[in-house]
Amino acid sequence: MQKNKLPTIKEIAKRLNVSVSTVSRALHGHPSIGLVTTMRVQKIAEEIGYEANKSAIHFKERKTYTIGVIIPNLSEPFFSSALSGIEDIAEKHNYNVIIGQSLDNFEREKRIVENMKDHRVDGVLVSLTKDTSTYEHFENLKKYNIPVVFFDRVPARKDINFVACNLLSGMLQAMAKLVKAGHKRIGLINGPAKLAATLQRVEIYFKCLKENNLPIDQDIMVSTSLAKSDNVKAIQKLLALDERPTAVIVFNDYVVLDCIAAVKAAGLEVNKDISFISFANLPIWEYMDTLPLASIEQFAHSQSVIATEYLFKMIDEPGAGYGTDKPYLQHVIDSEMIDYSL
Amino acid sequence: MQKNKLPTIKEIAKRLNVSVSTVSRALHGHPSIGLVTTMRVQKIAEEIGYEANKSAIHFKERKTYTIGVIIPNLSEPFFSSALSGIEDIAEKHNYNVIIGQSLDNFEREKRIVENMKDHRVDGVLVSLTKDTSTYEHFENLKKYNIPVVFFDRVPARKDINFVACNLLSGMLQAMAKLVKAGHKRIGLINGPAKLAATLQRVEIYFKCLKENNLPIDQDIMVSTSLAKSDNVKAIQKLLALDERPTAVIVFNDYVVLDCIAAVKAAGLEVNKDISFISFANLPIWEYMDTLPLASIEQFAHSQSVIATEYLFKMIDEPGAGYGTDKPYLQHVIDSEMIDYSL
DNA sequence: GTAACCTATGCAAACGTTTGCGCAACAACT
DNA sequence: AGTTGTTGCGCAAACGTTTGCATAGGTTAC
Repeated sequence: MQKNKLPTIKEIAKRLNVSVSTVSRALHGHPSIGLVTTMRVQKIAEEIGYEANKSAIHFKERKTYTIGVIIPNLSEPFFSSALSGIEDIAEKHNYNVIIGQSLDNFEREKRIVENMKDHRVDGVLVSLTKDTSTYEHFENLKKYNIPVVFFDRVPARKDINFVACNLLSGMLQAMAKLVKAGHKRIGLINGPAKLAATLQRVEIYFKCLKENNLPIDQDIMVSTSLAKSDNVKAIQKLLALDERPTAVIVFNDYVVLDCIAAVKAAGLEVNKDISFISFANLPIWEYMDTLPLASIEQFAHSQSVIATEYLFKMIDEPGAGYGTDKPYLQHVIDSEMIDYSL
Repeated sequence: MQKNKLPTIKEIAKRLNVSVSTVSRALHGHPSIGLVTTMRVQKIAEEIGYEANKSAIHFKERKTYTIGVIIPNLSEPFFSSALSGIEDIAEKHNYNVIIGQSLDNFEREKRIVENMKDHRVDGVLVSLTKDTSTYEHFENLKKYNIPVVFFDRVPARKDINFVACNLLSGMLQAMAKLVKAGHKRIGLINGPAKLAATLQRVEIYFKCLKENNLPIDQDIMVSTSLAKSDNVKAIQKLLALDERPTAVIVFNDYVVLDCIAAVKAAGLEVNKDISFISFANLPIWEYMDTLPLASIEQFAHSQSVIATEYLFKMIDEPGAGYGTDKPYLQHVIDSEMIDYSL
């Protein structure tokens, strides 16, 4: 029971006194093998419980039928949801998924890329670390003909394949809603400067203000490191203003959670004294009694599904998406405001 | 750049006019190879960017340095947290992790096991589907010498390796707290009958009642399918009783969320008219203003870490944990009540 | 001077599978 | 009878690496 070797194609060949090539072909239903032989082979294979050794095939075919996924953190619902989507598509293609959590650590990201290359994955999906600003480790994969598709947290360059989410669309919806409700002073609580997401938010914030003919006012723009205490400080700063904003765009739902608590602590009322719009559309809002006016959904699942489909396109049609003759595979999903006030 | 073959050991051998075996040994620092040769080989290897083809090695060594993880659902924080723990340990052992979501579907679970076997993973970690009641698909892995360790949702049998969580300890703490606070009628909102977790809870519920000399009262025991509407019905049923319970043990935190909403809707006050104790210790409580008295933590991360260490023990010492001469690897972690009222 | 022993290297098999090519045997045409 | 075609199968190479065994040349020991 221990080291009893698994049945191989040779075993079958020996039993039937045919060659291994015949067996191999018979098992694949190759037309050049006679019907009787094919049947006999398949019967024996069944009997002794033969199963092809995938390792051998991977080795020979130089494919592993495995894709690698590199994400910052599995514990964020956004990414676990994305991973779910990836797994769904991979399964349809009979592929396996191996994962690596970068934990938002650039060095780890590099190590994981190395590891995936060692493992000869057939493709890689990546959502970047917040510190990633060089991309040699990914470029390196080209040497091994390992295609890469980025999603959500993507490099700021054009010569790549990616799927990302356009925050502007959702934000425009949100801003329209605020303006319609009469808000004229709309603040911003942004994230740490080094995050790409932070830059994005300030850009669309400005665009939205402009679109609605509202002035830019540095006083009502603050930022947080995303630490709880810092989140509280940020909202307190806004609340302390002589002329405080009546609505605030907030970096994400987690920050809003702290803001809401702080507003209550200050004896003010959310959605009356001050309203919030945020990003993420966390499922927990369903259970909260105090929630932002709306949150902007970035469709983790859809993003990852499309990214995975792109990846398989590149795997299946070598050359696709390498920007040589074929164009890069790029897609931007519109974000959407989810209105909680309905 | 496209199909340029990767450098192999042969390549190096040719360049140096030595045999491949010499190269192989030199690269491993084998003592029987002369110092100069070793150096020359390593230098060339470096130069041409040689990297061992892991697929070839996996094939030859009959190992893939990959473990498989089968869990019901990545989107549950419990499991994504568990997966995090698994990945941590796997990384320490230089192993990869491939995942499979059973989506609580028994047939999918079987398919995933098949797939992992095909992929020749070196071991498997499993948390069962709620419908899993037969285990042939796992037993089958023994033929392939693929060790299996179960965690959290484990089979109800003794001849396995597992890590699980003992709900009783946390529950005793909780019950003690309730009794101390003067509660005498302590109800139960349990899950669907077919879940192992449901049976567990009713057992420990009875034990705890007995321990505290409280009577069993079928009237204050209800159950829910875990659907939102059903959760609400369950709590409403209790609230409607002439002599309603003053405290309720609830299947998990998600159910409590609905219960809290229903209590409020009924014009009653949580923690005054009725108190809750639950399971899961979800992180979101931190942000809620109305929360249960306490929730029982089941330590997903610790469970998975220990389970993974067991798995590596089995991988590294063939025979370990197979219950032959060596004992099964089994561990039970005590759950712990996390007191939110402090 | 020859037996015994290192040292450094090469040979070849093995892991399991796929596949291009070749070659029988037989059938079907001229 | 000779050519051509078809059918069914085997041979052997190839994928990249590791490793037991053999061996050549050199040293030491008696």
